[in-house]
Amino acid sequence: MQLNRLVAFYKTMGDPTRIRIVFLLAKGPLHGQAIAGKLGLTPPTITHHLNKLREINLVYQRRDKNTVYFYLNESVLKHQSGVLAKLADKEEVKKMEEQNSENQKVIENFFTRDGKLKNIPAQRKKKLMVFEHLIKGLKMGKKYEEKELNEYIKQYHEDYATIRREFIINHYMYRENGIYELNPPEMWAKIEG
Amino acid sequence: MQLNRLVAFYKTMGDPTRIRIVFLLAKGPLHGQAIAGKLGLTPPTITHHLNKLREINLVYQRRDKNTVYFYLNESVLKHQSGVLAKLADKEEVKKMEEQNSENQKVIENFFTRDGKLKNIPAQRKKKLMVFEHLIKGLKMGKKYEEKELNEYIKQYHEDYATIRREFIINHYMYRENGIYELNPPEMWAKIEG
DNA sequence: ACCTCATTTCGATTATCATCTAATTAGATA
DNA sequence: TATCTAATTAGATGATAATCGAAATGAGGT
Repeated sequence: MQLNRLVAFYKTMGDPTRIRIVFLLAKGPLHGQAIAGKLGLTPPTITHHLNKLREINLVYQRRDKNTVYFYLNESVLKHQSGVLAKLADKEEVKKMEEQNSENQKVIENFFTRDGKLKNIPAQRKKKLMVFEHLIKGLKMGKKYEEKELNEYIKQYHEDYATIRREFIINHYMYRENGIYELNPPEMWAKIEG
Repeated sequence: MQLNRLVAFYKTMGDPTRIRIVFLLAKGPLHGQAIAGKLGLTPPTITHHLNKLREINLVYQRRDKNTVYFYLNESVLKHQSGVLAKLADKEEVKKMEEQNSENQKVIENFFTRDGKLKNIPAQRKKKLMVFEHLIKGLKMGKKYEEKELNEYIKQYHEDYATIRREFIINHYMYRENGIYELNPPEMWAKIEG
């Protein structure tokens, strides 16, 4: 669970204009000037807020001729609201704690003291924990050349090709024209409790 | 649905320190210095954040000798997270829209053009809509003398005693030593769709 | 009454950010 | 190519807010 992303989500939603935009888009897509009109604000201001909303993956856009339509990404909305809601439930909190300590044990087992990966776990659950640990050093939104990504992985383990492939298979990253980028956490392979 | 409260909730949670405090309190109550210690911050900073969290009703406190223990208010957490989550669901959005327009019609029917309440609706659902409209002019967190509250209600309807009593019955407000104060919306009588 | 400890208030500092106007980009159409 | 429209960028301004050290408060215990 990435604290930064959660904070970014809440910080972004903590603005009346952006909340109103989200409410508007919940009813269906709109283009920029329509939003500006309904909210009584200027287009630059709307662009500014849509950028913020895009940063947290909450809106995406599609172009039709000259006008750009903005869409709400419902799955992100549901997922991020859910994280805090779970804290209201003692059972869920206990689960999260257990998962955290279990996680930590696995990491300690599979990494040497100076941070190298000893070997790739065979068990799926542990393997995913290891991958989630590895990608913590990658930046969201940054585009990586294949070579650059290989170098990054190599600092943990020599078999960078296998690990790089696993990143794709398990949807931690996606590739486009030989360029790699992190997916948002909602898309990652899930470690079921 | 109060936009301001929702924004205040998200704005308050959009800070790493406060999120971390909420995560800590989710595991159980803590006193101030314990929080400061765990987060590596000074007591004044913790006080500052706890004030913010109290403003949105997310924490409350209890004193034991010299030390103050802070508790998480789980129901508020669950409720506020839920509002945005509903926007991810087309069905829910439709419900909200219908409710809004229905609401507006009732208000138009029971109020004169210059804002007076014609009469108190007999039907429970409509009655609650009217009450929710009336309390919009009251400030959250403000303490009202009974006389002051009567005066406020009188600007809408002469039978202030009945309405004031209804405010209490339906948990829009509570009374303590003759002083009245608004409850948080989570406690209000619900208008079931 | 005095002393101690936890918390809160005050004031200052620094950083972030919402909004606007003016200027620029980018597509589409004529 | 010239022109229209929608969107974005740049720069400025004003407001809000996170954090800290120092001082003040307040409740117990000696």
